[in-house]
Amino acid sequence: MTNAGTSRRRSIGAQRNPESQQAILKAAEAILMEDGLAGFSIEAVARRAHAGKPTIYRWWPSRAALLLDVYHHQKHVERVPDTGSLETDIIAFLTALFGYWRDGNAGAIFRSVIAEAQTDVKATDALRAYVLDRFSQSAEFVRRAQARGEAADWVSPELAIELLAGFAWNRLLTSRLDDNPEELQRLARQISLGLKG
Amino acid sequence: MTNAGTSRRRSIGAQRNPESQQAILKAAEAILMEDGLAGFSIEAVARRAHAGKPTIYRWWPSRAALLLDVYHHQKHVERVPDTGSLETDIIAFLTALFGYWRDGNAGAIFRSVIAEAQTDVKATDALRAYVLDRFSQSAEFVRRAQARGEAADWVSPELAIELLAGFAWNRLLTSRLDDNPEELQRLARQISLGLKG
Amino acid sequence: MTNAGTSRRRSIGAQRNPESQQAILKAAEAILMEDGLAGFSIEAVARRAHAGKPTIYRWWPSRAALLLDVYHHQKHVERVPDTGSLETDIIAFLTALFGYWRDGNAGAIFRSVIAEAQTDVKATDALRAYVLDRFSQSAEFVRRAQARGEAADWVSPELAIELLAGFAWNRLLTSRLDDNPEELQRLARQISLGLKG
Amino acid sequence: MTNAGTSRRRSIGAQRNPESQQAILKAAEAILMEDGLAGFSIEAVARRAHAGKPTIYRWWPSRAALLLDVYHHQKHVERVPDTGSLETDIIAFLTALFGYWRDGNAGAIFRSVIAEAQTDVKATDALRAYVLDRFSQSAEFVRRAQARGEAADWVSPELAIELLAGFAWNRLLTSRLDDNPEELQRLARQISLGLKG
DNA sequence: CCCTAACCGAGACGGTACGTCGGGTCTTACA
DNA sequence: TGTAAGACCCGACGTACCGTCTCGGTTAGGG
Repeated sequence: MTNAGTSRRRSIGAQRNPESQQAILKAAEAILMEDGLAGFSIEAVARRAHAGKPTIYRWWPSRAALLLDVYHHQKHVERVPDTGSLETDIIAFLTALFGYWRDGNAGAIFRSVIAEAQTDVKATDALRAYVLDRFSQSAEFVRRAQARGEAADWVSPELAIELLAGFAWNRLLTSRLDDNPEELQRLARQISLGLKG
Repeated sequence: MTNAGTSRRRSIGAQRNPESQQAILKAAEAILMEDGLAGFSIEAVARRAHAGKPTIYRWWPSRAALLLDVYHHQKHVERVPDTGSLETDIIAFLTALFGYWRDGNAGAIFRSVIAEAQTDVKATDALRAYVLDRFSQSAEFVRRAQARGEAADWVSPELAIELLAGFAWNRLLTSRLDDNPEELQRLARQISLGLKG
Repeated sequence: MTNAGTSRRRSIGAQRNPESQQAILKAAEAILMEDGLAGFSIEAVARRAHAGKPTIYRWWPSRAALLLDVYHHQKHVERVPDTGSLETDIIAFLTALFGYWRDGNAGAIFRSVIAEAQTDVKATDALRAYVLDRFSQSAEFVRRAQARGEAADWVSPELAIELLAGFAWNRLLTSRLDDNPEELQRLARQISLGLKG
Repeated sequence: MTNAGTSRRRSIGAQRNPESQQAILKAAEAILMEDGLAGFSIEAVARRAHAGKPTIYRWWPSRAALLLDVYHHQKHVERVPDTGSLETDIIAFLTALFGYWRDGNAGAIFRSVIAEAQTDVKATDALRAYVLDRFSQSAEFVRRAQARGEAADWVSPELAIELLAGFAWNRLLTSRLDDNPEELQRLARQISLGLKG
């Protein structure tokens, strides 16, 4: 970034200019933070990044693609807690996820990605692939609980995670991310012990 | 609907014309079914309903409002199963919900409502209010289980429903509504007995 | 023009707004004067007229159509001189035409129309129709000369005018409109007496 | 042209590659023939010629320059008839010019040059210089008529040619090049004998 | 005989304009 | 006052070219 802001970005030959790529992603993220999905247009991103629209379309075929790329460029939270106990792992998992979504831009961006996925089929596919991958990663802590003998053998770790994630998605999508430790605790207890407690 | 399609709808004086209202809702629903949220625009609805755009804006302040109204005009599924057993109630609840979303237009419409709620704050509020109401209604069958002594006193019926609903939302929003009875059964067992089984 | 410049132009119902039409034509003319054909774009006209592009496309199907309309809205010169003598009529005709093109915007606009007609077939057709009409009008003074017995019966008035107009076009299109009275006089003499004089 | 079409053209060192030059001119001409001025863009020429855009810009500073070069590379018609009689010389001159423009690509290309000259000042200058030169060359046959005593001494040969050329331009620019021998004959008679015939 | 300079094709860059679609507002003509 | 209709301004869409720039490779000619 030798001349950032001072001079125009130029072509660096018949190859992608990483400076432009970064500028576009940063601009897209900033717009998403400030104005939300409503203000997110290729036009606006190009304007803010001082990039030409064709430059964006050259590398991202659609709004959804750019959105997903922005999301993937976010710092990711650690989603595999390891507190030694299933119940506290569950609490840690949800607390971390809620915090990640609440504190930074990740929540707003992820909401946008989900919304876009309801319109754009390619975004749906990409989102599905992404979440399935995430689920199987996060399921690790449930598997560990099973290995410890803390969880029953017949439970599906992925299904358990999906339950937690679904709960979190619902809170995210209805703007109810406020942290309520008691509630999370109760939820963790319900899940680990079951309704029949 | 005396002359639907044959002659132009006109004003019926200083009051809302229910024919127009119906025509607009039907057109909106049809567009949502056929083209999804992507093709859903006030312009398109007006065109299809042979209505003027101001007529729509007069009665529905925004795209989100119309969308929600369309969703509310759908036939609703019975969400309070009563099979006599908690576990089968859970299965019945999810099976009914999945079927409702999968078989008719309700799923596509609800996806659109959720997507819209990520852009439009009023839609978010409306959606939140709607789901909280639904949750407390559906929680009835968990309360009944508690009354029967089948569920522990300390569980929160609303939280339990939220878990199930969140799971269902996730499946809906990632286009994974295919019914898998075994999976649902396992899920019901996990929830009722808990991971510690 | 009750509120020109002070407030936005609005729709006046389901009909063409003449204020918009005038604003667009004025803007188009101004751009043509200031920047020539090179700066003449629908985008620029819309910007300057504070009009939407669709408003322009609604009423003028193409750049060429707008250009021709601008030309037609120019004040027209009297092209049928009547000095009583063929030779001085010819001089008057050319002098008036040169002056018309040289002094106002008409020349620049007409050059643009001709240029556009080399690209756009509809503009070619419109231009041809226009010039044929003009030629037959202007031919009147030659016909009068024939009536007076000053011109031979076998001459074609239209062909004579075409000769004069072609000469003028050539001068216009190569930026040689500077008035040279002697030259025009000689030309008039050549045409009226013939090369064999 | 040892390997035209089979292998890529490369640099031949620090000097202009005549193969590239030829390929560009041929491509430009072909585009002008097939799509007219509307399809004529540097981009299209480069694509068709398998040339880099900078190669074109290196040698032709503007679209107009390339256009003029294409025109100059056309075979030129003989414009100095010598039938022994002024009247038939005029007919021969116009017949040859019309045929030249009508039969090959020269007409379309010259129309493009004229159009371009209405936008680009350098093209205007080049065109003016070109036509003045042409006029003085073509004026030769009128001078010969004067020498034979067939034309009056006071007539200006250049002005006479300009009259004929202007007539031809007008026909070219309004797509009216269809040959009409009778009309040309009448025109020749009018010019040689004068309107007062 | 190597080095430098200029050329070559290729294609990315920041931009402008294209012609279209939809947004939300406004007015008319009619009931 | 409500309705169908449709014009208004605005702004975004995705595409085509603009003229510039850099790249990697090539070849000729001077040192």
